[in-house]
Amino acid sequence: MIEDNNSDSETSAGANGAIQRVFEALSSQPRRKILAYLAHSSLTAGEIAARFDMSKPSISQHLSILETAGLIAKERQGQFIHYSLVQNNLVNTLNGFVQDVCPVSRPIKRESKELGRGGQHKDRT
Amino acid sequence: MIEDNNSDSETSAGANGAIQRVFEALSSQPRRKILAYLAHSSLTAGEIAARFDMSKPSISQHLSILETAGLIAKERQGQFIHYSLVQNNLVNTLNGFVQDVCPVSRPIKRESKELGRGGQHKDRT
DNA sequence: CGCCTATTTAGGCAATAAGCTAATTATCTA
DNA sequence: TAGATAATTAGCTTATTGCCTAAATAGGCG
Repeated sequence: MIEDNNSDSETSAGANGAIQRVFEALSSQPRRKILAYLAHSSLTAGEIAARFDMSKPSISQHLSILETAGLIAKERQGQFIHYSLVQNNLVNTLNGFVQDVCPVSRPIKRESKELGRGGQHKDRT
Repeated sequence: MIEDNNSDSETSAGANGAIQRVFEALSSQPRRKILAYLAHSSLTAGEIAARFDMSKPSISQHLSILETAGLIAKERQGQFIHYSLVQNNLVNTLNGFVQDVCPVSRPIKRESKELGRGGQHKDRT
């Protein structure tokens, strides 16, 4: 584990842990996929698990990580637990990070334009 | 427990690997910090290493991961190797992901318009 | 209550990631 | 060419992640 003195570009030490948790949560494809599903509509843990070729406990663990990162929220309804997206956290964090890496000198809007005329991007179109 | 191939939300096999590499690269604080430094100005590997309390080989490894993810680029100048940010990839990928997970809204919304990347998203609530 | 379903917790194992030191490659300079 | 400096590659160790199965917890229902 690194003892990073200088912290991130962000400030408050508290935020660092949060940011770390968010990025770590996003580093897994199953978890990103869960987020994508939840972007659609809220789902129970079981419904989510049913969409993956993975055991329920594993999915439960992923859900836990996403929740700890503040990206999703759960609410019990009877025997079911419904999970839903917490959009602000995701967007705020990612956006905050992008702002950080692309300082004012290069507003994000400008990026879009450049992107529009297709610079070099992977095959993600 | 149903199947499920591995399609991410997007599904162009190539893009998955690229996206995975980007998110994985971003999941490390030292690497995010490197990106933040490079957002400010290009630096040599040594200059970057000097900003961390970590061995040069370790930094070199981080740089390699960032480069493989397409987030930074290197250029040799004599004995030095200068690293610089490749902004489009970062923004493109993060933005693409946000588009996928979050319906159109939030600050980033502007991007979507300009990007106008044909939607291969699933749905938008 | 007793049983069934939904979900999480516990414990274990294999694969991966992150760090280090030592050695190698590349380039400059005398 | 020899020697110095910049950076990477190799090899190793330790910590973490991700997945699984089995067991436990919580709620619903006859």
